[in-house]
Amino acid sequence: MPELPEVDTYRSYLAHNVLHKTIIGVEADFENYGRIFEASKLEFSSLEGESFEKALRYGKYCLLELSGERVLVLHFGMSGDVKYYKKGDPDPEHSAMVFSFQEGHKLAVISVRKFGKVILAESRQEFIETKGLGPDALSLDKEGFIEIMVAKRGRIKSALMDQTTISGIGNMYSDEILYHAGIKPDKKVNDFGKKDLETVYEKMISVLKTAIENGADSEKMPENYLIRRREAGAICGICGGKIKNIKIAGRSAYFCSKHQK
DNA sequence: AGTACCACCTGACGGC
DNA sequence: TGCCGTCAGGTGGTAC
Repeated sequence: MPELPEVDTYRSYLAHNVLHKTIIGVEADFENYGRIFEASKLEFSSLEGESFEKALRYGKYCLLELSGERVLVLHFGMSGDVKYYKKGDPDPEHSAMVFSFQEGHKLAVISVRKFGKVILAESRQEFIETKGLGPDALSLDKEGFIEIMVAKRGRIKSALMDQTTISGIGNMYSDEILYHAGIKPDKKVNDFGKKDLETVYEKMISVLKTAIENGADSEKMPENYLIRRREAGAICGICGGKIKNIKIAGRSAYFCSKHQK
């Protein structure tokens, strides 16, 4: 379920499969999935004859740049997926949108819980500005990160998850980052020193990169990652302490009660 | 500017 | 086997 690393695996899947292929059909199931579309049936149909030329990622969004000026933007909500398959094979379950390519394959945009979005934007920049997204977590340098965070109040976990502050981090990876940084998720950002922020930044980058390298597959992540044992009462893989679960801003936060302070 | 809560949906899982 | 409550890694809106 897609935070930045998962979306990056979708991006690379799309880059590998659907670029430079002429779109000859666009079917959007407005009857069942109307709420996820931010464009009309007619506007989607206007993609016929174009092709996807570039697959990019910004935060938790996947951007497919078209041969014309526009960009098709996918957001996966909590249950989205994409699948490339042979023409003639059945459409995957929960397909909200299906693109047909001239060369004989199809691309399905899948949405089980109907939480995602399919957006047709004028440009990458227009999209980012319209959504008010903060800088992508992986494009930030240390100075930029610190500058943004010193302006924040509230709790570190919430700050990391705020997409208008930094784009790409969700519930699970915010926990993972703070777990490696040794900082409790409910600690207030304004109590942080520069050193703490540097640590959070370094762990943010290393956790996200490690996750991408492992295809965002929790089973393949290093043994000492929280994701391998994300349940209350589990034993911490770093210090042997006990993993606890609390609610922060309505979200379920997991942390080690011993080494996170 | 934060936070707390509700809403949107479906599926998986545990308890009975 | 089935029914029921609860929970899930997403965002967006409200009211305080």
